[in-house]
Amino acid sequence: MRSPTELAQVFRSKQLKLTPQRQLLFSLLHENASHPTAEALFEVASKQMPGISLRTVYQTLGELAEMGELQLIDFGVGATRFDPNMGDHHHFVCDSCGAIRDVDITSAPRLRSGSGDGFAVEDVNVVFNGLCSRCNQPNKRSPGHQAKHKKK
Amino acid sequence: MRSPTELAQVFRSKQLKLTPQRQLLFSLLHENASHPTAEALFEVASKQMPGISLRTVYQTLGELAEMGELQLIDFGVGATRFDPNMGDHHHFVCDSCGAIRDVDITSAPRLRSGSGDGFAVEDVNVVFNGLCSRCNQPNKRSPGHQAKHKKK
DNA sequence: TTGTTAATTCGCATTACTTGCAAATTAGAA
DNA sequence: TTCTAATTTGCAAGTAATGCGAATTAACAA
Ligand SMILES: [Mn+2]
Ligand SMILES: [Mn+2]
Ligand SMILES: [Zn+2]
Ligand SMILES: [Zn+2]
Repeated sequence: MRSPTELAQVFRSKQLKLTPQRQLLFSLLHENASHPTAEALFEVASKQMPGISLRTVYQTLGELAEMGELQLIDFGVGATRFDPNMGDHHHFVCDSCGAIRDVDITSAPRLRSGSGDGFAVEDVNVVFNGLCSRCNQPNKRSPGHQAKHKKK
Repeated sequence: MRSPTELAQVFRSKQLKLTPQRQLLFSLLHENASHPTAEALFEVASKQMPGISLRTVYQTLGELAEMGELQLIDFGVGATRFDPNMGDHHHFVCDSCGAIRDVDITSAPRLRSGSGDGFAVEDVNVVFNGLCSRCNQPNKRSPGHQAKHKKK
């Protein structure tokens, strides 16, 4: 995802308004490697801007995704994750604590189009499931040090 | 997934009842490569057994998955798919018509555990998105020859 | 500044999918 | 045939996300 300043340019150039809500979300997403859910972003945003609507968070995230500024990732459990890292990478998901880490494409075999089966492959998504280093310690396994679902 | 007959053995040996509903679902799932949703199975099952409950379909599918007889696959769009093919394979999803095809692991680079990053990788899921051979024909593209969502 | 207006936000209803629960039913054993 | 624990069923409820209309507001012009 581009920087908040660059995004501001883009938005202006498309007669999209630079609302405080959008600016806040730009800054919260910038360089954010936590792969947050909409809800998670909403929680954080609400602290800086009480009254911001969850609907607006969804709205803005959807717009940014449509603009190619961030990707939506569905790991099949819980809510969709949002990732401002548009580089070619995959993901590791800890099944115990829910932590998500980037897996650089260079550390994984490169999967490309042309299966030769008539498919036109346009996207490849690789998800590694397992236990993160923290949860893999047999003794002090901590299945709750990251929230997997909504608590409330 | 094992054959209906073998499953019958397993169920008996665990004091699980061999109900007509279960037997029907066993047969509908056996050798089924369509990666159906619970709803889709329910539709088909209802023809042979009017009155069968969608709840029972979900219930039985969940049991079989827990027993390791089939896998649940969530492609991030629409409902969960069920796959009796427990072999090591991945999936191709047509973004136009929703068709799902198996991708044999031998035709894709083998991804294995031991990322060296402290992760204990226990499962790898690769999803190829794109256009199937049918939808890839520029002229007669048919975005609806397979149901992607519930119609009704 | 003030006014104008199209874009945006907000809140609520609604949808899609799935699970919880309890009453009614039934497979399998005795 | 009788008994009972397992199962099925229908419905309520939950989660995640979206549709929609009324209220608000950023951006631009006067
Ligand atoms: Mn990422
Ligand atoms: Mn498959
Ligand atoms: Zn972990
Ligand atoms: Zn297709």
